[in-house]
Amino acid sequence: MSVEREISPRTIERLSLYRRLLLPHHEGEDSYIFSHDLAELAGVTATQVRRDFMQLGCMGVPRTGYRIGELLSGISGILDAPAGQRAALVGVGHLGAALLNHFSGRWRWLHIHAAFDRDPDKAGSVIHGCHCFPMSELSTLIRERKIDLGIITVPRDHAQEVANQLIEAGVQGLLNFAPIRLRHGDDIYVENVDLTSAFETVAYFARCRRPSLFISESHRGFPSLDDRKLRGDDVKS
Amino acid sequence: MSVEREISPRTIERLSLYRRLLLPHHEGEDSYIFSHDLAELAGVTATQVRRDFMQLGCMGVPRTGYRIGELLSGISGILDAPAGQRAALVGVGHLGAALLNHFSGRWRWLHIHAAFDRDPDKAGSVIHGCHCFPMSELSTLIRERKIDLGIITVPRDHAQEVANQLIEAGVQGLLNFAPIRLRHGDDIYVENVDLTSAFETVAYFARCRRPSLFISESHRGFPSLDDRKLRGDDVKS
DNA sequence: ATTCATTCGTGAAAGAAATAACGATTGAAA
DNA sequence: TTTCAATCGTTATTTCTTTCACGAATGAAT
Ligand SMILES: NC(=O)c1ccc[n+]([C@@H]2O[C@H](COP(=O)([O-])OP(=O)(O)OC[C@H]3O[C@@H](n4cnc5c(N)ncnc54)[C@H](O)[C@@H]3O)[C@@H](O)[C@H]2O)c1
Ligand SMILES: NC(=O)c1ccc[n+]([C@@H]2O[C@H](COP(=O)([O-])OP(=O)(O)OC[C@H]3O[C@@H](n4cnc5c(N)ncnc54)[C@H](O)[C@@H]3O)[C@@H](O)[C@H]2O)c1
Repeated sequence: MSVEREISPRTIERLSLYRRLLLPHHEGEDSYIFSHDLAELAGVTATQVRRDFMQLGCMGVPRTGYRIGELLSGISGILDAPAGQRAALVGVGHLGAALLNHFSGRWRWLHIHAAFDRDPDKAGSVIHGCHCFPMSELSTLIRERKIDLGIITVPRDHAQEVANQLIEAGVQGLLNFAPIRLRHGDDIYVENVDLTSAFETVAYFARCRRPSLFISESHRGFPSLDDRKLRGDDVKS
Repeated sequence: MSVEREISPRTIERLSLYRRLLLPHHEGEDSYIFSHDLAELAGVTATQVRRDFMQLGCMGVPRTGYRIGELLSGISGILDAPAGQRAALVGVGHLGAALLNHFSGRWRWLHIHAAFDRDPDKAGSVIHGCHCFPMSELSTLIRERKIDLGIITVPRDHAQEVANQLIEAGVQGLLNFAPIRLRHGDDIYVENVDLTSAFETVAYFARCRRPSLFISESHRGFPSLDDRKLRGDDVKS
């Protein structure tokens, strides 16, 4: 069981977004939402919302919409590992500490379980509720506590070395904030969060903004709200 | 002049990455690099590197490669505004402070010029070399100092309101870290950095990792290094 | 009951992006 | 000088993603 068909990364990102947007609307068993209303919140088209939910096997009802509770459990069925998942963060600097503050202990099913830093002042302390350990304990702890994700927030020149240690210890996925691309085998999934690219990309497109040349808000798949009709996308004319 | 043809966001992101990776290799006027060597550093195919450079008008020479200095100025010609660009960061909390530390004053042509926070303890202080101002001065300062980018690192429920203020004051691009999608007109470019989606995406694909099912490292366009032949992508057989 | 505007599901079409393929070049080795 | 394998530029192809289009379903209004 677990995962039946391959779901595209873009869809997975949107499901994560949909869940966040839906949660505040989930009031009781009988709350419903229309595809175009969620589409507006998410900055995508209603068609895309419907198509994404098709993959979940969630069916809506014309003139009623989708039952929010059903959507939420459908999404959780895809995104959340039944047994939960644990991450280790390496590099408790400015960015690492911000991430610890935000993510550690936020959800039951996915959380940052331990942090590591080579700085002896940090190792041993508790940062935002998360224990920070010395690097020497990384391998043992990751194995013992069945941590399967790594978050890399060390400086550029240490990122590959840290990635190697994490992979060696058995993690299957990496979230990399260092401004390089890591070398790794096929069996590891790496998601790069490239804040420098993001910053430079905004700068470029903001500059090139003579109206009607660049349409899309973001290539991640969230077109501008104003590009679409405000309600519904396929109304008969 | 400035921008001749529309360059896709994916390509812009890669150009930003290429530049970062090339800088340490730029030693003197006669340093060259082969498309497949840069491809390996960037985690993309050599074909893609060549195609990206085609758009810059940078030509390589068979058996010699691309002149690195030429690539760097070609990329800067695209990415950097001749007059420079200034950003304002709003929300000097955990994440905002980390970004200030990292970006403020890092480059000549693109930097965080001012920060804003509604907390009176923060407004007035200097954080990582960047002045923090009260919200009341946002509009004036953005206009006076010709700031054209906004970085949003306030809590979810304040993000839209802050975006409105920034747009009202005249910024053309937003880098949004809040976990929602902002409403805005066509003339504003918004790049969403969705760390929650990134985290949940890694978790999902790490879990689904029974080898040979999921191939690509990242849908952002950086396939696994091991998917490709180690040297060259189109060697004659 | 009948009508009807809305909303859904989904096959087909379009669009975007990445990869493969291959002739053309070119520096170096014989 | 000739040969040759490496590398380039570019077109064609493939793959992936989004949008269009429209029949079917359905709740509400009459
Ligand atoms: N802070 C940002 O906004 C930002 C933006 C873009 C990219 N990044 C990248 O994120 C990473 C972290 O940035 P930061 O600002 O938090 O840096 P930082 O210097 O504040 O923190 C780095 C931390 O890593 C620890 N460390 C260094 N080498 C280590 C090793 N080998 N093993 C374990 N721990 C080690 C240090 O002790 C420190 O605590 C860097 O790669 C940076 O390029 C950060
Ligand atoms: N820290 C992370 O790792 C992380 C991860 C994912 C998403 N985010 C998002 O990034 C944003 C910031 O996160 P954080 O952890 O830095 O939060 P934080 O609470 O540490 O900082 C928020 C800052 O914004 C200021 N602020 C609040 N309302 C404001 C307003 N109306 N105008 C101006 N300033 C205001 C506060 O004074 C505070 O300094 C949030 O939207 C959060 O959801 C953060």
